[in-house]
Amino acid sequence: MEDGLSVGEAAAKVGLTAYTLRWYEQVGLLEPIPRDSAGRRRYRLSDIERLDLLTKMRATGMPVRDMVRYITLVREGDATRAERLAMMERHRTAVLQQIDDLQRDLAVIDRKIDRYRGFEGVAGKKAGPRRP
Amino acid sequence: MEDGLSVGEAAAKVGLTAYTLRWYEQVGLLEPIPRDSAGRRRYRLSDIERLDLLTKMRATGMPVRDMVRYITLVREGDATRAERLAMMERHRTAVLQQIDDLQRDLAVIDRKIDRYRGFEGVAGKKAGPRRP
DNA sequence: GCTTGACCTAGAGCGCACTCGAGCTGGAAG
DNA sequence: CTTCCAGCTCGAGTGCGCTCTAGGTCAAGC
Repeated sequence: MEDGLSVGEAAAKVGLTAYTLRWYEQVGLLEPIPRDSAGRRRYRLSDIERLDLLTKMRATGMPVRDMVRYITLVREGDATRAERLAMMERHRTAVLQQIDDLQRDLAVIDRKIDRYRGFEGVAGKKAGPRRP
Repeated sequence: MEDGLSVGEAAAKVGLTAYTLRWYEQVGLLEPIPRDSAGRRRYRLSDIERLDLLTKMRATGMPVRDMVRYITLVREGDATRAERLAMMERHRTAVLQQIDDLQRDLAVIDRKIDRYRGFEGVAGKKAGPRRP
């Protein structure tokens, strides 16, 4: 039991694939992951924590490009805190917007469902125009 | 002023591009759009209405493949009402789940923002481990 | 009558975010 | 020892949902 998780374990833990984890590292979302004596990656807690945040950012629709930008800022140190905060605040707003849009669009779907249910079991509408 | 909208007008109205409208027709999301004397598409109200629904379905994350399936059912007539209803209900559930997930993930982003704000203007943390 | 601009078709191309194939290595279990 | 599995690298491939190019037609405005 060495310390840290293998790529497979880490992948399982954060809900991504091993492929994706290696790719995230390659594109600069993760720091180069330390290797064991055989050259295999060992993910530390800090790597997993970063991944936890990254997955939330992705899941809320942040493009990988922007996440890379964010991580670049992280690497640049404290001087970029304000910019990172701003990024996150902008993203937060975008997510709220997204939720709002979803709710609005869902209302349309709901009305459609109501209409389907309203006609359920009713005979009529033989040759009337079919509404999607 | 002929009746119906040109592809450009229809696109503008539903918030898609003319390219996309033609492509939607090609993949079977729209019925073949009637043409004017010069062979140009004229979108009727019913086409626009269908597009309005389709855009909501897309915007809530339904894959085009499923939308095509849905429209196929529409074309098959009343016999498929139940299946269409079921599709919509399943999709509705998926959207609710999506909103839920977004809210959960947003909470993580929010905590991150709080931490950034908590340290705002504070000097310390010279050489401490940088947290993303 | 000419130009302009929107439209037409068929098919190619693109951006994104992974995902996988091929060929190899190395530690662990029977 | 051999078999096996997980991991390694590099580069290519995939699926989705558009988006654009090329080469042409047509009708309206100057």
